[in-house]
Amino acid sequence: MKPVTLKQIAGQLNISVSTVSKALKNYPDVSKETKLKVKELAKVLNYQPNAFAVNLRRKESRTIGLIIPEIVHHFFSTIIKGIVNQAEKEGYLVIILQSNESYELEKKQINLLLNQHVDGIIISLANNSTNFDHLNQVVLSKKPLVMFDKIAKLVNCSKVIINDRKAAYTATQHLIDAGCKRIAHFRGSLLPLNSIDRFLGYRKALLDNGLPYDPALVYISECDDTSFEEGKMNTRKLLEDHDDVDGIFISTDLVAIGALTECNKLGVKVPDDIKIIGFSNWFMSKVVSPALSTIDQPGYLMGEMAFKQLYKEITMQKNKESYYPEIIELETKLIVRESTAS
Amino acid sequence: MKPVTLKQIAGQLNISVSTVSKALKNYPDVSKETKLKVKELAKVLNYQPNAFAVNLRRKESRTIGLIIPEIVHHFFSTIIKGIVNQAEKEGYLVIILQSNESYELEKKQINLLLNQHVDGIIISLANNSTNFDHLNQVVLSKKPLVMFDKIAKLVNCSKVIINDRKAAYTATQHLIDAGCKRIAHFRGSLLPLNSIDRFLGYRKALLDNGLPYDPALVYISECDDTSFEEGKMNTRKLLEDHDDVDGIFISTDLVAIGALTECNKLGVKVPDDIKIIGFSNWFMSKVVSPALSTIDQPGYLMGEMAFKQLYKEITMQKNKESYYPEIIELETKLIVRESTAS
DNA sequence: CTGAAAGCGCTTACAG
DNA sequence: CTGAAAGCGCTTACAG
Repeated sequence: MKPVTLKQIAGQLNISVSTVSKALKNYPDVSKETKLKVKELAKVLNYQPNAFAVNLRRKESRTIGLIIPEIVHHFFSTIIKGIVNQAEKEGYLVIILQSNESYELEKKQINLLLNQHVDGIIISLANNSTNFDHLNQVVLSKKPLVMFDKIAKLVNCSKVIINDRKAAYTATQHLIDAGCKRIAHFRGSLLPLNSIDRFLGYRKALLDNGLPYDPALVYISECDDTSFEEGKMNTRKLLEDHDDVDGIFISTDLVAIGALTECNKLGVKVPDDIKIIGFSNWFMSKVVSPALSTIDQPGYLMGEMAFKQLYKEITMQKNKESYYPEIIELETKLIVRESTAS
Repeated sequence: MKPVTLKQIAGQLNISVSTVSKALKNYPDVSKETKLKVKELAKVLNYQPNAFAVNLRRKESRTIGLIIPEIVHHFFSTIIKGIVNQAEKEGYLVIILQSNESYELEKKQINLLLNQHVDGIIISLANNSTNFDHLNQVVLSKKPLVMFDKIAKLVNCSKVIINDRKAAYTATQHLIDAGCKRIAHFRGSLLPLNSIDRFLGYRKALLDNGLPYDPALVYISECDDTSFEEGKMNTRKLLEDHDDVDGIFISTDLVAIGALTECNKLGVKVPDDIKIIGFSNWFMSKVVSPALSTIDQPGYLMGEMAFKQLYKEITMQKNKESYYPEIIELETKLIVRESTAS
């Protein structure tokens, strides 16, 4: 019942623990005979090295930590999948933690991971994280750190991102090309960098096309979680206050689907009366009616790349090579569906 | 830069490592003075106990393993969230692994978790797992194990489930009450217990209501992942082969939404020509059009309960109390929306 | 009240 | 080719 140890194997074979250890790891200075005996018995007893002890010796855990604002979220779950799959390929395990968009929790979780001695940390920031001491502390302690999607420019670590500004520009330009003249924007939370960048892309597209930028058409979400309900509410307000609007660029698909649903309910025709484009390409977007145009954000790939970068840094660190943070920018793609047909 | 150890604290204060250790843990046999000094210095140096060493000594890791068939899945991600949140409350960390519906992978992952010495394992089975030796091995080694949703009756461990048969009966009865006379069933994969149970509930409802059971109306999925595309394909086949069908009970919302989409495309009116009910209450179901009737399956609660049960068993085990596996059955709820309106 | 000692299970530099 | 020894960082029973 008790797990088998090297000591037991050594005892049964009447040899030393060190020899058993070396035999199992194919050290060249152990006789073939001994190796054979040891390996056979290890198999019979189903010997599994005690990870705690190995970790303590090697000072590595082959475990990484992942902090995500919200697990139940199509984009994030795709990323989790990418990270977990890629990690498994290299024999790494992933501890997952959810910050719930809370800075306090995020900070606590970083500390938790740090004293669990994970070999590295991957994180996407909570919306209200504006102090980054906890992350700088990770960088300072030379523990590899990779941020993705919701990043902080001021933290000196590798980042896997998309070009939010450019993607938002493309989305807005698409609305303009489809004939929209007065375009609103639901930007989600105020703080996160990608909300800001998407907003800037939207505004730039308007100006580049000679359309006026009207701040009254930009809706900021009050609560921290950008939700379906918010999309419905904002749409109702928008339609009341600005009945001349003919297009909306919404920075999350979920909110965009809320908007669609509200339009359907109020009898406002999408795309005839108003065109809507979302952001992220959640699975849902192609099954709603009318199907939602959006910007595809490569979640799985983002997860894969985040782990690959982290792994590279962990390995270089172990070999005492020096490395510099890298910014990895992934391509997005405009997905045209019914909601912006002209 | 190097993590601070007890030894360093002891060195600086000129006292022994044991005293430092005891002081930090408030052992009653250490003087107030010493405690104060030690704690102060520990704080200044930002001392964090080395988890490896603590684990090795205590033979516990305060970490559990979670194996899930597929991460990108609304129901499962809700469960992950429930488990992770509940675990955090008790100071436990969760290692997440995805079996990808593969028995081979699942087996490997169990072994991985076992020699990581997690304190317990929570698992939902891969569809093609029919051999349960790897799980029985966990039970035999007295490592707490909890299964949820996709379980194996033959494994002697605690389980958190819903009553699939009853829920399927309710769904089918609802179609009958809405006037359906000839009801098809998309049952998903052949093997998993919940597919079987849902099928049995469907059949029983028909028979109890004096409707004939026609095996030709039951569609089994060929591939292992029950998908949107499958819903579309099956629906096309069904409409060609059986144009008298007026209701479908589909064992997953995702497939049901595929069916809805295909009906919309083919001009078949839901709910007028044909009524559709799904299973699981994915978020998507309320935003498609027509909104999908379904059975609500309490994912978050299921995750919470799974962890709570595991935690109970871990604790009892530690205290050398004996415990017996429990079956925890959670309530489901019929959600009536437009797709079955009469 | 304090500390020396043993030990958790492993790895590895060193001696023989 | 083999093994004794030291050590990773901690905890705890025991002696003083």
